[in-house]
Amino acid sequence: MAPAENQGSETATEPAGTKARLVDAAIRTLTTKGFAGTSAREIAATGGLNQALVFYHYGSVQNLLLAALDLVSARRLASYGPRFERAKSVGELAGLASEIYQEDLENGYVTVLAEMVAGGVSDRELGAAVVERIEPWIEMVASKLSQLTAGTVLEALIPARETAFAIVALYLGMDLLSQLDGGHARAEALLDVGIRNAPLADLLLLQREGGER
Amino acid sequence: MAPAENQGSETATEPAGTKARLVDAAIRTLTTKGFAGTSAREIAATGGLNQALVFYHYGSVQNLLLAALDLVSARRLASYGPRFERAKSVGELAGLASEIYQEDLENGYVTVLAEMVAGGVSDRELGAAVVERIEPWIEMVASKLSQLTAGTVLEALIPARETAFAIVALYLGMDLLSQLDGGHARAEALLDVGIRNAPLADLLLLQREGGER
DNA sequence: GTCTATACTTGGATAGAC
DNA sequence: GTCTATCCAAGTATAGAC
Repeated sequence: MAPAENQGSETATEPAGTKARLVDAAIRTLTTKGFAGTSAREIAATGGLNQALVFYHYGSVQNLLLAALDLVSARRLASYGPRFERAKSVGELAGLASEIYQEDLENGYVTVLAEMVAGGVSDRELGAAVVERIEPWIEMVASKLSQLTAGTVLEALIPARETAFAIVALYLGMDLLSQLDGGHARAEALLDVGIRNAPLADLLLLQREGGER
Repeated sequence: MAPAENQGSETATEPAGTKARLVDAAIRTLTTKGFAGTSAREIAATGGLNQALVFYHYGSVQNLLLAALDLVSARRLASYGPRFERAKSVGELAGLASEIYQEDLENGYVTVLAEMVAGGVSDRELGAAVVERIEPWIEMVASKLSQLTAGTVLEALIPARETAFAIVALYLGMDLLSQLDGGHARAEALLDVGIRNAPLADLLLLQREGGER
């Protein structure tokens, strides 16, 4: 039925292998044709491959799509993770968010996520799988938040878990709306507001609460 | 081809008329089966109607779906608009947002919007139509924001247009994520944080800028 | 592993009787 | 205005040759 997972070692290097070409084609199709337009036939056409290969290698279209989402997540994490971990202020984070948004736009990263969320909303089964893949991002933001606010006056004001959820929701909603109207000007304007106001937040973070040290 | 718009007067009263029953069935199908599961046949089954009626009355499924979104928007506006207009503080608005969210959950209002956004993301044509219907809500929030911040220190900090976009994006993203994982606990927790922090925002709004009056 | 061919299903949409 | 019947397109998925 399914092939033995992976014959060679697909290491970190991008190219090669039909399996890899399929995910790649899936990502490109998702960004150009949208979730509804991403059928096995369409993916195959995008990658110059045969439609039947989708089922041979992944069993179903949904599976391939999830594999595509996983790859995108991995790439994003590899590319942004370290920078994100290093960031020590809201200012840095706001700048990073803006950079990430630009990069995401160019690579179609968020587009893939947005399309999968869209697909997941209209299909319970897929939705559950998608949410599992978003969870880690919320965790990541939450831990950065509690690290930043620890011991400051903002600690009680902006609880890490809830705020992290809000930030991810905002990022996603922003991207979805941008995709709907085709333009990203509004999202960019919003990110600029964030950058302008970040120093203020950093000022608040300097206000340590009485006690400790 | 299409019937002469509307034979009787469908006033504000909910019931009756095949056309009305179709939109109603469409809304219910959207909330129970998701966008992908909302086909002409499925809608017809939900409403105990004949599938062909969808095309006779609305020309296409997409059209019916947009009519459903319009009805939901109108209902939301009628029900929340006045309360929203009256609100004079962030505290009131936060409370209202929370109430609205609850009401939306019970009536499936946001669900319809979320499903349509999901559908719109994966289909450019539909997307444009959906965005048109979201625009007024952004406007509404923006005008309330500038009314609230006028003359205060927050006026420059939180520009109305960008912030309104952010708020709508957040609300949408929050709902989409909630729908993905089936639970709404996180969204509710977030709304509570908003309510707890609103008084602080209202305090800031009391800080008037020098000059005027 | 990859191709062609094809079975099967679902959904949009229309024709034409009532 | 509503129903039955039906056409057609597109999609998933599989069988079987290469």
